[in-house]
Amino acid sequence: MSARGEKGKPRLRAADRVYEDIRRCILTGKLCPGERLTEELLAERFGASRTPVRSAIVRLAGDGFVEMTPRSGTIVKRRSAGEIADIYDVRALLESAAAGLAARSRTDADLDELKRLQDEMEADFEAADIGETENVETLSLLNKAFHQRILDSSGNATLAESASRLMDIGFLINTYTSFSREEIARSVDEHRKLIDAIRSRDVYWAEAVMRAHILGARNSLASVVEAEKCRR
Amino acid sequence: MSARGEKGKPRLRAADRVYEDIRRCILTGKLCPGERLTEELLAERFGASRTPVRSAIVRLAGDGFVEMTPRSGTIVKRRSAGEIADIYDVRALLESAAAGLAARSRTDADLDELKRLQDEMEADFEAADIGETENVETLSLLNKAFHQRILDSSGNATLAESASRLMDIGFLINTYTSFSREEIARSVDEHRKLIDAIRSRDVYWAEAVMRAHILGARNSLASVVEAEKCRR
DNA sequence: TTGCCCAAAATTGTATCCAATGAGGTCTCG
DNA sequence: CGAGACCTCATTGGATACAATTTTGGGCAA
Repeated sequence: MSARGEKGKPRLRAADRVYEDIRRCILTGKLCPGERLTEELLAERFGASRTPVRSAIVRLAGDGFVEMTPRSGTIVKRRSAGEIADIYDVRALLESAAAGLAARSRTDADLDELKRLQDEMEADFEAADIGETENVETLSLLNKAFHQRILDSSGNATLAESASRLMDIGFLINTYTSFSREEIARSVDEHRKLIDAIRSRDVYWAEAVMRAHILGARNSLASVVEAEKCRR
Repeated sequence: MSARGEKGKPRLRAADRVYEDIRRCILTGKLCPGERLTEELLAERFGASRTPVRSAIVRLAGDGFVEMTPRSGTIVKRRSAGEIADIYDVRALLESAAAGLAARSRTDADLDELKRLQDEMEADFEAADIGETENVETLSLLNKAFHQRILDSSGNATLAESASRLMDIGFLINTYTSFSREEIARSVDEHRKLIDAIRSRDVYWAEAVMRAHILGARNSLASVVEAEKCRR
């Protein structure tokens, strides 16, 4: 048996590196929606040939991060405010179900991990200066890890993957910079309620809290997007 | 503006052809779960070089049809009975929501198209000899088109795409050969109920019927899978 | 016989080369 | 001065050559 995604240093493929790099650039806003991705440029930028870059682009297109039009080129996918709202609606549907399942079948380890992530988030939030991109990024990552852990605790891998995919698309990290400290505080508080519900195995409460959490985020984001419109 | 998936004969790419071909082979059972896909073999089989084949494989991996392990190879993804049940659970969640939305906001054109598909299905079902793979395939395709149309009528493209992805994975066409004439009749009947609900704009009825329809299919399929176990 | 090790063959991953096509600029004509 | 056609060029798509790694088969020893 060989290494399969473990940390056993299986010498990462260039295609994987490039995939991660481009993805990161999109998530952090270094590549903006509508911006064109030329294979040769990316190849040069990331120190690889066009072959792994192409592979990465195909994967990113499958993930919904970019849009390939057959013989024309690839751009970072634009998303309207409506589309983003739709994504959050589906997330609410999937993640509230997952929260309910997690409340039903969680283990102690699940709960401990959620608490750990929550503590870390709170610590970072207290210390953080919102507006510093660094902090925003770690906060965003912790938030994603928290949600992901609940998904994984649901015991339905398909549910987890479907929701995770949407989470990735919606989580443009730089978006977070536009959230007020107040909104983030509310989010952190809702996470605490979520942990309560899951600890006490209250299925319907967990579902309700998660739904409210995500739909609340949707509305905050909607106003942010509306305010920013499309810059650059 | 250029052609993008329209019928304008934009000279399909080899990568797309190969993608469709492999996908079809998996769906129809010509490629079995666990079977290894070697690039050179596929290239020879479909009359292309390894480049478009690789591209197709990467896409298929993103879709969840195959599993690539980094320097080892690619196999058609195996799915346990539990995983298939999970997929159907998520489908029930997403598609019942979609059916509700469709009931709320359907147009007359949506309804006509659903009726048309339903008529075609019924005609095919009456005439068909279940067991003939040809008929099973067209029936399966019509079924998929029916569900897809409801998803599209929901007005939430993300919801439609998420559910569609799962539908594709679950719809191994050859699976249908194992369904009894009785079970298919039930399915057709449920479709009619669904049309009724959507026509009368009864949101909750549409949701309930869709949920029952999909969970019923899940249970039928579960017993089939259990019976077959893994052959070959 | 069983287990291990090494070598060769098969297969994946990457780079580069060539062909084809769409995009953009320019020139001409109205 | 503007619009349209044509031409050039940048970029994508595909093929092939090469490198690296994994698998597999055989041989050897316990």
